[in-house]
Amino acid sequence: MSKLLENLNAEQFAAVTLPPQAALILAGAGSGKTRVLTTRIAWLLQTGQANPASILGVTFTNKAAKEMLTRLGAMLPINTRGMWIGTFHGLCNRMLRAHYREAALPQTFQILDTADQLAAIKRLLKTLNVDDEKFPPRELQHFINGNKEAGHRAAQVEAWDDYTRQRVGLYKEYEDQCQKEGVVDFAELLLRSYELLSRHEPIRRHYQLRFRHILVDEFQDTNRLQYLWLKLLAAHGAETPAAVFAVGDDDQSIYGFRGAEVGNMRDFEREFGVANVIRLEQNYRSHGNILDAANAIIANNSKRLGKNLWTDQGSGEPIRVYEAPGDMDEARWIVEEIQQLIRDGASRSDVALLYRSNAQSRVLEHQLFSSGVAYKVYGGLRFFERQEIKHALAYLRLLANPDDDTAFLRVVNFPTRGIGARSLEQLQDAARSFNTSLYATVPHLAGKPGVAIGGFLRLIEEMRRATDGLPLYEVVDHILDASGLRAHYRAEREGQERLENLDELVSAARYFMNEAEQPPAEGEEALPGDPLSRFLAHASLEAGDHQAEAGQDAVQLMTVHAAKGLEFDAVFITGVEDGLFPHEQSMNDLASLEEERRLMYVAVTRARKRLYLTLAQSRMLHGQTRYAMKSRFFDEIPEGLLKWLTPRVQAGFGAGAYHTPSRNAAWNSQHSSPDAAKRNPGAGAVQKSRDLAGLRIGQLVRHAKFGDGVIIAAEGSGQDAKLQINFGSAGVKWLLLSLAKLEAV
DNA sequence: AAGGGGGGCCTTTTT
DNA sequence: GGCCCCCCTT
Repeated sequence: MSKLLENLNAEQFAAVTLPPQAALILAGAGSGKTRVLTTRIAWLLQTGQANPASILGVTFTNKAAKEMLTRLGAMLPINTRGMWIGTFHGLCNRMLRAHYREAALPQTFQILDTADQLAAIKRLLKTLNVDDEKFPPRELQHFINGNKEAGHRAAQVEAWDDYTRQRVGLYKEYEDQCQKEGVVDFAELLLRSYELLSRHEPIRRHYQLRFRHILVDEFQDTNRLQYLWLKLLAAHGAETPAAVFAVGDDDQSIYGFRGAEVGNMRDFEREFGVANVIRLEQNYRSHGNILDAANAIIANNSKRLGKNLWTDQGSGEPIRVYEAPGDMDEARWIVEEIQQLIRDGASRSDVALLYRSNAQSRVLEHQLFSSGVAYKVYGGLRFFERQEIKHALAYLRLLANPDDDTAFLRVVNFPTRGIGARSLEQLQDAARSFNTSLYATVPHLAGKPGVAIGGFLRLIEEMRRATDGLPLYEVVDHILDASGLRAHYRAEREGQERLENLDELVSAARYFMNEAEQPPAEGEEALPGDPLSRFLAHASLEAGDHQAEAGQDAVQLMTVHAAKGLEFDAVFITGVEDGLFPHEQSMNDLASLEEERRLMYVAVTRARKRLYLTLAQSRMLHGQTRYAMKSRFFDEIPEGLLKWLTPRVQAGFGAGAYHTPSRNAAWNSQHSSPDAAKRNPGAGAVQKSRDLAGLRIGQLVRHAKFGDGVIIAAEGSGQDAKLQINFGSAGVKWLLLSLAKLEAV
């Protein structure tokens, strides 16, 4: 056991060995959070304070859950299967499958992912003849999910105005539709599980008695409902509550926009009477200058629980800043710099390009591509979200649950079998009057439309008969042919990749049965549900990696959000401009600006050795060139930590103070770059234009009243010239050059 | 039923 | 600028 605790620092040690009471671990970036969490579990088990079955480990992502299991497996020669470790949604799914009757769900209930949910809402609006201009489906989806995540059923939503009352009505209709079809969306998994526990005392007691240790990762990301769920499971307020060990970092809370409540951390501390708040502040990832910058930035936020990262690794290099005239120049410079890093011995996968919004990746990709630098973009469609996969899954869903109208409509005419919109409309009308699912309505349908659709029904029934008793992967393989999906994509010119993905789905099913789901060992509870339903749940809950081809040596491109939890030797944070980062839609109220600041904090703390902040004076955005000033976050970093690689005037001084534009020391600091001088692009001298008394578009100017701004457009020339200037918070103004006393900065 | 054209929109995203 | 969605045409 001593071996387990070896090499923990004092705070980590204290956290791991806390008595079994409510505890809050404030784990800074790179402070060994996952290690503490897993070591805690291992320690509880090894000291006999807990047995595997009494442990509940909750994470947000499947990746985190898997990592926890893997690390535990490496620490202890124990069977991890007795523990419940998984995501909130995965655990709720498991619970609902085990108690589907009490939860009032069919045994084979299906899970709607976000896209399925949106489709279901659109369909609902259509059947109810509701104007989707007045109730945009996406907005309604947001409304429904927001309410569910706050723990409110339609009946509990307070509606003060007519519009809200109408939306609540639609929420109710949506609930009914899902119930009728036997499907649940993501938020429903949580809410239904919460209601199951609160309404069925024996079930609640069972789990409360069982899970004596509840460990929660990324606690700052929990929403209200998740917090209530934990509180219920932990038997909060009872004589013998479970020990909740919550790990999180309020400074890294970047999912407020989707319902995360940082306030849960404070509530937890107060409501659970947390006696032990432990701060993990020693950072094992980044050099000192990087941490100093991160600390300085986040210090501007209010209502923090308080934390200051430190390292014993030394201060390292300054933070390099490059300001380019345009986004293309920014990308070009970054790629040249990356090539230099690679020449100096860095490997491509040690380098990350981070951006605030996905749209920024295009220019970077273009530049990387034309320079022949291998790169990999994170984001975009995942395996189980691909069109052909969703089609195949829809057939499987119909096998498992014929009442799933979403699945029915998805494939009733795909591949096309002559079932048009009109016959479907008739079917939907009939289904509404019979109050049955589409599938169940077909036999009631007399006459013409019934003929073609009847053929579809027979196809599904034939599939069901032919696959009865087959192992899962053969079921999948069979429906791919029987449905005509394979034939369809074979005939499509660009269908090759889709065919391969369909084959991959068969492999995924085989893998799922063999590896992911080993049969329970002796004495272990079996996972509830039939294999097909379990596989379909798996497909919804774990849509797969964002991009395969891992391991390849490529520069990593992703949003700052996607970078959370990752680390790289060299990090470029790009587009560090006001309006982009902080994003313009989040600059104007304190709460969202603070979330932007936390996002910057996350971005900065991804870097181990070297950090670059780059920006462009102008960039193509929404189809037009836009001009911006450097991000306000620059002002929050001590000047001494920054090294401007482009000429820059110190604010408040008229002249000079240019920083060296030369190349910096080489990656491993053995030698400096030989072509340094010739690659200095001399930013700022690029856009020569009409005579504007020495001013040019894109230039930074100072106005006595409005402060600093950027010239974004001009009309006329000479002393008649009118200039449009973006003064940031002071607004965008048209000024007459002859009147406005402008000073070039 | 499929493809083209036009209009509106535009952070961040896991489950 | 580009994507998605809708509608219109064929």
